[in-house]
Amino acid sequence: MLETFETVAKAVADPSRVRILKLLESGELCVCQITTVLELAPATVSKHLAALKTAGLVQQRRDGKWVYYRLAERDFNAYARCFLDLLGASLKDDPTTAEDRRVLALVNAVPVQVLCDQGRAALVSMARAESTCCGGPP
Amino acid sequence: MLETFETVAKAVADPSRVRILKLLESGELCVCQITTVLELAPATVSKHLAALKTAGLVQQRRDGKWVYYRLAERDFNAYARCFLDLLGASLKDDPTTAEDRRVLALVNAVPVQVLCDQGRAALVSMARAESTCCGGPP
DNA sequence: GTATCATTTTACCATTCATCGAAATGACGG
DNA sequence: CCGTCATTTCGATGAATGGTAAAATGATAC
Repeated sequence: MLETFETVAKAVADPSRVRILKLLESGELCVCQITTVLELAPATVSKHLAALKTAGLVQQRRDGKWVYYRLAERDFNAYARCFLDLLGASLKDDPTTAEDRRVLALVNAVPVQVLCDQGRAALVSMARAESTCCGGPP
Repeated sequence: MLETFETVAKAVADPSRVRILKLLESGELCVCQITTVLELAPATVSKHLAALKTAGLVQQRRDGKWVYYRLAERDFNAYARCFLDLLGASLKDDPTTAEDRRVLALVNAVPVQVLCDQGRAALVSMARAESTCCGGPP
C-alpha cells in the first residue's frame, strides 16, 4: 500500500522518467527512439523503463529486434492510473517536454532501422527539411 | 515547470512525508505531535516539513513556543494542489497510515505541553484508558 | 551453427538523501 | 537580560539513486 504508492511516486519523481512518460503519451516508442530524444546512454534509458514498468506505469511489446514501450493500459496497482492521469494533465507548456515533442516529430519521420544505425545524426537532414519548408533562408 | 513538478513529486515520494501529509488531513499539528506519531528525531521531522513547505504542500503558523503545520490552502505552484488531491484519495485503507491515525487520536487527547515533556510516555495512560473503556479485561 | 545488433544486466562511480546528534535560533517567563 | 524549551540548522554517516561502460542476453539473418 504505502510501499506501492512510494514506488509509483518515486518513478514519477525523476525528470528523465517524466520525459519518457510524456513522450509515450503520443503512442508507443522503441528504446532507441527514446534514447535518441533524451540523449542518454541506452543502458540508462533501459533502467528507467524498468523502473516505470515495475511501477506499473508502462508495458512493453517485442517486435523483432526492437522492444516497444507504451503507457500501461491495465491497472497493475491502485496508483499507476492516478499518477498517469495527473501527469497527462500536467506540464502542458513545459519547455523541456515541448522540445522533446519537437524532436520526437523528427524521430518519427525516420525509419527505426536508420535511427539505430545513425543515432542523432539521422535527424540532421530531417531538421533541415523541417526548417526550409516553413520559411527558412532561401 | 518540470523542475517544480520534480520538487513536488519528490516530496511525495517518501513514506515519512506521506505519513505526515495524511496526518495533517485531519487538521493542523505542531512538530512535537508529528514527531511523537512518527517516532523520528525532531530534526528529521523538521527537515521533512521544510521539504513539504518548499514543495508548497504545507504551510506553517507559529503559536508561542510551538509551530503548527497544516496542508497548504493557497496554491504556491501549479502542482501542489493536484498532488494533495491525489493523496487525499489514496491510501484509504493503508495499515501504516491507519495506525498513525489511531496513535494521533491518543496524541490529541494529551495537552501539547505534556506531550513535549513526556514524549511517547504520555500516551501510555491514554492507551490504557482507550482499551479499558471499550471492553478490555475487567 | 555463427554473426549481428537492440536491449538488458552487471559493476562501478558520483551524487543525493534520510537519519541522527549537537549546536544555533527564537520565543516565552521571570 | 537570562534561562528554558520547541524548533531549526549544521555536520556527519550510511543507504539509495542516476549515470555510464562493458559484458550478457535474445532475436534475427545468413
